[in-house]
Amino acid sequence: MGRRKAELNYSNIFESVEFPDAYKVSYLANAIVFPTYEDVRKDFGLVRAEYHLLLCLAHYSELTAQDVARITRRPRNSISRAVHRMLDLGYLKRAPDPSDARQAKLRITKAGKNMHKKISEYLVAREAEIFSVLSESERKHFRGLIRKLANFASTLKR
Amino acid sequence: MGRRKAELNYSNIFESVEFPDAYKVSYLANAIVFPTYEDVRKDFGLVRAEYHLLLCLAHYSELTAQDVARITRRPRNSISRAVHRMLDLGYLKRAPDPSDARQAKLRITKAGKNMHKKISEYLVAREAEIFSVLSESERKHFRGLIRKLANFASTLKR
DNA sequence: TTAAAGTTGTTCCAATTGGAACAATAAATA
DNA sequence: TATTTATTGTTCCAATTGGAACAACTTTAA
Repeated sequence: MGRRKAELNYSNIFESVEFPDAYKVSYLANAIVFPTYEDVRKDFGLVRAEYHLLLCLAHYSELTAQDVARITRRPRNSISRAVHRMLDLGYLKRAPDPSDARQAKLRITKAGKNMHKKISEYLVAREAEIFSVLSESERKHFRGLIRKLANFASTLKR
Repeated sequence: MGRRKAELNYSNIFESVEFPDAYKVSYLANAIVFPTYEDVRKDFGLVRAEYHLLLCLAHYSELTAQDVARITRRPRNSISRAVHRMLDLGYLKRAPDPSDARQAKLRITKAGKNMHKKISEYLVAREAEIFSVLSESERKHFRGLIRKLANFASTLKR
């Protein structure tokens, strides 16, 4: 019988780490959130800030770049870069704001909406997969709790 | 009376996004997890992979670089780089594994333990701050749910 | 009215990052 | 045994990233 090298199962430190809840949130981010951004980049050709633009402008009809930076908590220069690329790709339109020459109003185009729809479908499916491990009632509870946490996080200064 | 420009409150898309739970996990990661890594870098001079090494080796007395990559789901080359820097800083020791010449066993040093202690104290405080928005009972619930999710995530192929 | 302070979008730059490929070694298979 | 396949740690490289500084403009304060 083939002798196999003793294999210790170092799988995680979920239960021993000093800040188990925060660690698991971080772990989920590393295990799921980031790979998902990577999937979007590979499959749809958009980096995070570019996708965030679509997402925000699919839900608010008109925003400035700064608005998007605030909503998503991303740095302004990343959004700025993304705006140019999205304009080139035809996913966004931009019009100067007559009442404030510093800023410009962004809108999503038809092509942008289509792209957003495709990406959203992928992300909705991914969400369903991840949360399938929770029962209906657990998921409902989780929804309330994560909402509280996210709302609190959104009040933190940047 | 000073007339102020109408200010729309575009604060977030928590309730309108198509995948609200996943979005909020992602948002928490952006709002809290990543800034925290950034704080650790600024205050303690260690980047993410370097800190992950300390964290893992504070909880397992001996690991290979590959073990750490698996536990944290980080790419091997990032860990490899981090190992060298941590050896230079005197936070880790490394010894070849006699039974497998490909790999080396890593251990944390006394200095590494001290550094880990300092960083952990900071992160424990940060966790307390973030979760202070939940009641004791809510937090207990959240702990169970995030544990399920993290355990599930740890089974996903990489 | 003028000066100071703040805001927006942008460019530049340095640092971090992870994929790909590689050499050395070990394990599995024929 | 000999050959193929897998694993470990590493280097190289190209891309993404965000901080800092800046010009243009607006708002606030003097």
